[in-house]
Amino acid sequence: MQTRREATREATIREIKQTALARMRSEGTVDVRLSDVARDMRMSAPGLYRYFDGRDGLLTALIVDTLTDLAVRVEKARGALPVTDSGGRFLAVAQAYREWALSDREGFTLVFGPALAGFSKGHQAHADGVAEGPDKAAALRAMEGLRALTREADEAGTRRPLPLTTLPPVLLEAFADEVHHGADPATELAMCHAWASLHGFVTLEAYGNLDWHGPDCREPMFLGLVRLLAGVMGLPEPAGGWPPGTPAP
Amino acid sequence: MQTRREATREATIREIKQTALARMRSEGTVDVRLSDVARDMRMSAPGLYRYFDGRDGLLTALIVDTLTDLAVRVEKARGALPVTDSGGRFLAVAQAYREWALSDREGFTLVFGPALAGFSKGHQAHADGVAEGPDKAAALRAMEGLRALTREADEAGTRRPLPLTTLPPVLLEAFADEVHHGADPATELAMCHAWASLHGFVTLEAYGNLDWHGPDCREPMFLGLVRLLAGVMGLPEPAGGWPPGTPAP
DNA sequence: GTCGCATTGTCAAGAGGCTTAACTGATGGG
DNA sequence: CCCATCAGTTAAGCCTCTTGACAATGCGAC
Repeated sequence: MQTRREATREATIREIKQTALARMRSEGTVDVRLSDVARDMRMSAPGLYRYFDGRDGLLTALIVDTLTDLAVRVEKARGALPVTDSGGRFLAVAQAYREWALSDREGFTLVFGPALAGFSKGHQAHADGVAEGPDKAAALRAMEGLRALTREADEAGTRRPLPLTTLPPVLLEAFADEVHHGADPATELAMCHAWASLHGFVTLEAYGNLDWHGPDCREPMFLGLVRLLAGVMGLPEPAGGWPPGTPAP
Repeated sequence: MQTRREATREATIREIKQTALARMRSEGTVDVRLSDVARDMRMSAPGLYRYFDGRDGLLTALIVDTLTDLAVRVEKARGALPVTDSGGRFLAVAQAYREWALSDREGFTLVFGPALAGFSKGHQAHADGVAEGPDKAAALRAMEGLRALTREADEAGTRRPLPLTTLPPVLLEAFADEVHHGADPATELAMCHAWASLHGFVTLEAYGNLDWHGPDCREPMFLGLVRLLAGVMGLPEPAGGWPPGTPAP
């Protein structure tokens, strides 16, 4: 049983985070001022220090939240389809990732943008779930999702084995270490390519770099990429077929 | 003929930019303090205002420089090979982009990172060559490079026509407008995919998200992606063949 | 019912950054 | 040789984040 104090405290923490996110959204930047957040809550800035370890602490908490949200979305998307439908699962995961990025640009920027620039001065986002910077954590999670996907597909026998391509020795060696449970080198390479491609597309789209085509184009373009990548990874067509309007490779 | 004053002024401007870049490199962050740059030059901070419009002005100048560098590199890479070698040109452009990103992470972050977060408060990097934010300019430039590539390849008759894939009407419409000089819709789509994939790979690599494989892996992995994409775009094998160690798709 | 104490919040103040204003010294062109 | 222009400095203002001292609140125990 949680005491009344703890309850109100948690509510306040939620309110602070919500307020910060709202400000980011309205100002279109992640660079939010602690004093502004405080004023929005009719509070003084030092008061926030009762709840977060300063500005960096607040931002870190937001990053962790966003990352958790991503993990939940991807997990849910993958779990919603049967293991045998590996093509469908890949599509679902890709869509979940894209929708996460588009659903709030600020969260996406928080995770991928500032980790790069160092979001203020100290930048120690080494909190729960954030290993060596938030982007790294997100990256690991995403890649792990792909690994699980192909592994399960292989176990279920629903993946066409990749044609034996000639890999240079350095890759054969690197992909043979203990990290890669059972995936053959060609698959590992294909996953990296798929992952990079999806990430690149979503990044460009999230920051408006695909805007010259109408807004209705981006979804079919994305689907076309997913379909292309599914082929590269040896995944079968989704059980429900590709969504209407998916370009064929 | 430029007067002596102008010469020393330009030298100072160069020195300021160099100093700022050096600090970024040594501190591993783009968030550099104006006062530190000044101190490194044995100068007081306000003195810098004779040369740049404050901190944002300095950062903007650095972004423009970096962007120019990118353009030059890509241009040079493409121009170094004959028009007929469209596969080789694609490889060269892709490698130039990657090398640019890896050659200084700070510049890359400057262009792609802060545009996202708003690099301080005002963030008006709308200077020469920076259209609606540096990332947009970089994006346009990169995409334009791909367009030129396929256009020239088509004119030279060195590109295998893309298999007629079924595109949804919305894409057919969107890719038919005046922006796309002569590229068929399937090609346009393939270029977007290629561009997104390259950008994604380079981004992941530049920020260390491909580090779990040894450092010697990343080049062949990249080459494999380029080769894959060349196939998707209907480009022929480079005249000199793929570099040794390039995985076949 | 009331006391004690943890919690929450405010105010005041310091530190450190950017930026402007006023001022001084140097320099190079005429 | 002169003086207008430029380069650079100091002083000061402003705005943040952050800390510390202090007040008020209210929960829970006695």
